[in-house]
Amino acid sequence: MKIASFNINGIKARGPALARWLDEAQPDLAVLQEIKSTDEAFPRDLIEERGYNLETHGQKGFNGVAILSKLPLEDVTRGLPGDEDDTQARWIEATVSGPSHALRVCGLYLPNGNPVELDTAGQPVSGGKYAYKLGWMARMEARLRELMALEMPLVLMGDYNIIPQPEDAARPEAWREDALFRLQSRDAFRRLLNLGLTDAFRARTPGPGHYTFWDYQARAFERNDGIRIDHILLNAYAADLLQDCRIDTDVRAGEKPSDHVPIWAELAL
DNA sequence: ATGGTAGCACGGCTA
Repeated sequence: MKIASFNINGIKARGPALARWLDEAQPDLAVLQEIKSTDEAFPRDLIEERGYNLETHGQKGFNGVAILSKLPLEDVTRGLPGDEDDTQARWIEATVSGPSHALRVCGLYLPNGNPVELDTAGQPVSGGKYAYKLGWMARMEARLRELMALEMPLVLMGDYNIIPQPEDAARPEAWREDALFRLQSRDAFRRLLNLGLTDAFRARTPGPGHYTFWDYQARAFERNDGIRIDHILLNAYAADLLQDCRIDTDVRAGEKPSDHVPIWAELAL
């Protein structure tokens, strides 16, 4: 079963590029981020006419996530638990039942967190974007602890807005104080991994130069000035089924591309 | 230090 994650940066602008990728890559299941659309305005036909079931969790103008799957999507939930006042659409879950295993899937769009605002003691300013990012990650950790108790294959994939290691950026020094790379962010990401998750891409491909995002500006893609921030994380049940994991870098060279490219994994289920 | 690009939606925020 081929599963994938793709930050499309706006479904209204990305229809042709998304259709091209679906037809070429033929994922069995995919999570999308930054659909930047309400559920009502989402062009469902584009997905459904290709044989996918579709569940969206949208929001007007910003954010928004979705899951599409050839298999039925069961037990769908929307929103990250832990804050009733959080109106940002960044989390969706569903279960698919493969021939030999069921798989719980979380699609996520983790907050960017910039600009980083710190008080005189160096703590994130309450109400600021960086505090929101760290608070969201703490809520994700709490939800992950619940999901780990299910004792079934689990995948959490999406745009994490986290550069895990220096080798995951072409110019790590340029990101040192950025919300995507500063130590507090990477510590929070490592706390997720330390609950027992495997970074599917790094399980198969070591070394620098592998990125999932390149800025639209300054010919960043042509210079391979990128960062690896879209991740597929697996619990041990799912990691034991991992057969392959790759980044579809070529998608960035297509017509009217997203600033992210898809990442996918093949699982034996 | 600034400006460079893109999406949504049509002004300004987000990235």
